[in-house]
Amino acid sequence: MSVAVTIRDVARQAQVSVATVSRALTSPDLVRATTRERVLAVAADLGYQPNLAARGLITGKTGNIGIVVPDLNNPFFTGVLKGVQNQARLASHAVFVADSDEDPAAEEQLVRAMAKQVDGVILCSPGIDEQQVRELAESTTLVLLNRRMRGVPAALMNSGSGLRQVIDHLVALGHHRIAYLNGPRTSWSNKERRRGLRIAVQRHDVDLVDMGPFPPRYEGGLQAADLAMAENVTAIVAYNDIMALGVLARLRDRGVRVPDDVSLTGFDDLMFGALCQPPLTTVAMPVVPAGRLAVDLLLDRLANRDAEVRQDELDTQLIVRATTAPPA
Amino acid sequence: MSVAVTIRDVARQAQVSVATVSRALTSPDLVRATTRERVLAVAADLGYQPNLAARGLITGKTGNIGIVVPDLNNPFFTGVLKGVQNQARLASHAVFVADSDEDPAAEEQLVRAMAKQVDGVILCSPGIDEQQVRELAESTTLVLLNRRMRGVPAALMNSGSGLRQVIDHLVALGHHRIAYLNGPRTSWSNKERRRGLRIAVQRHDVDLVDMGPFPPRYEGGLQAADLAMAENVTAIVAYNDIMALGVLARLRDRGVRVPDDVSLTGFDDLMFGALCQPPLTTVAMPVVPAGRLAVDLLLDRLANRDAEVRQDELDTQLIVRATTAPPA
DNA sequence: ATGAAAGCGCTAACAT
DNA sequence: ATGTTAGCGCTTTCAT
Repeated sequence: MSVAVTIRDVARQAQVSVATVSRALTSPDLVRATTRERVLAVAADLGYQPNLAARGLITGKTGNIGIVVPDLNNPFFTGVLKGVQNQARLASHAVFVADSDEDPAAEEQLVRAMAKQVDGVILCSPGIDEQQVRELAESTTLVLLNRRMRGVPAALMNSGSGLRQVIDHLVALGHHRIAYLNGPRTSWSNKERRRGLRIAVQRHDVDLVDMGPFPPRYEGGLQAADLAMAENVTAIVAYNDIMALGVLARLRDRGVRVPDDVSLTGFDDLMFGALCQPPLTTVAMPVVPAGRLAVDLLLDRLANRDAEVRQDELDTQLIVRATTAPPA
Repeated sequence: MSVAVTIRDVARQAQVSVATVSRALTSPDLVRATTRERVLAVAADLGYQPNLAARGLITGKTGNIGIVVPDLNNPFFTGVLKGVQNQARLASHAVFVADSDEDPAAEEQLVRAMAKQVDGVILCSPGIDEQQVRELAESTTLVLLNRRMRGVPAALMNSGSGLRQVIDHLVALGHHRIAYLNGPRTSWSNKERRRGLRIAVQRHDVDLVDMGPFPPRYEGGLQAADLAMAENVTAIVAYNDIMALGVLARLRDRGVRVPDDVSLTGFDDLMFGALCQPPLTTVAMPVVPAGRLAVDLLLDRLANRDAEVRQDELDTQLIVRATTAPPA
């Protein structure tokens, strides 16, 4: 067990008051160099680690940040978490993580539970409604990730642009009739993608077949594949990679060749999209940078509460692999 | 920002002392029912949330647990994290997470940094040596996951048994000459798998070609594939799924058919093993249950420091899919 | 059954 | 430059 060496042990051993020890550690310029060195030496010798909870009690800062994600099994969110974790470490902050299991009620409760122990919370792709998010923002410093809302700082990825790049790519290849397989209608991500879609479609005058919504999973793709083929499209744009993989599997089973008979794109650039056969054309989401950005936004806000609310958007990028080709 | 309602606000409003409020919340039997209800009502009304840091300062318990993993991008560890997170929530504990980026030095430092803020730490697949782990175990309550060490509680998965099941399966199909593609020589997981391998091999009298080590990644598989084929084996047992996927890709490029020309197995049962073509025969590791188990072990240990050190092992299970068949 | 008071480990005035 | 003191919000004796 921890030997529980406190600031007093250090003070005694170094022959100074606890205040001096505290200062030597947190505001080194306030103590004479020789004293400081002696204190620091003793602290190191004793293996003294300040009790952050006690410190936080008085400073009002915990040095912790929290992150709430819908699902830790989703590589999208663990990518974000990785970025958050990296950047937090650079700023000497520890991170609390909670998984809401896609349950909005849990989401709300988890943020509240964290609030007391952290300086702020990063809320990823929240399923709760705007009103609830605003209430949470009252109880703690909040930064949103992958959702935009007036007045709340947010780390965003421009998925609209990603989808525009997809359509541009398909049109350049010569496609005119394209299916879009919707994800959940209510999700902010799906709305953003459709927005990009609408813009691109207007620009190019292509036939868009707007299908779904489908579950944003492998099974959703299996189901969508046949429906899309019945629409005589030459290209299928799936809501995300996993759905695209389901489409790919179903098409293969039916003997439909990709990309010879039909082109297919995903979204997210999860690792296995590069490893499947044929490798998937998709859009890379900068999830790790987004996690880092969210930490920066949070720390900025903590440092300067009156600054303007930042909502920064990171670029997405089309990754052309082997599931797209000119139509037959 | 948090409205900072403290126990004193509740006390004043409920016309009792802070001590009574404290008791109403933590030892309800010590206060009269009517008083308790009044206090609780006021607390709820004011939206009072006890400051856990302050509570921890006096009780010596934080209500937090920590977990340190080598890589948050690895689905294996996020599965564990998911289990940890679930179980911790059931026990009303929050979880700190840290990612060491496979760096042993960081691993050690992260555990130490966490130690003060948590009741105990779950250390996953540590890369540090036994001596260092023991030192860490001095500074906090430690539970290992995916590594066994005398005297330290551990949540384990029987990967030896998994590999035995793989060999039994291959032998039953009629294979006699089998390659094993080693992961990192120093890793506990690889040692365990080889142990299972040795036992199975002795029992069946098969020719084992022990190859590697290879990087436990896709690239490792690409590299290993040609070497394995040069050994004239009829089956390849990869250290893990990702490596197996690399092997699969390389074999396909060379025109070697799986499983017709050669059988192939992975290990871990990551999602994309089921989605690739052909779907991968592999061994399922109970990562989520292992995470839960680790939390149980930790809480048990916290509750009863003198109890015997538990090292529980969960069963692994062969998942037969389509990359294994009788040899040509 | 309840209250008063001490103190967990620390920082921040306020002294000197 | 350093020490003294008063809390931060809470639990827990010890009284009553």
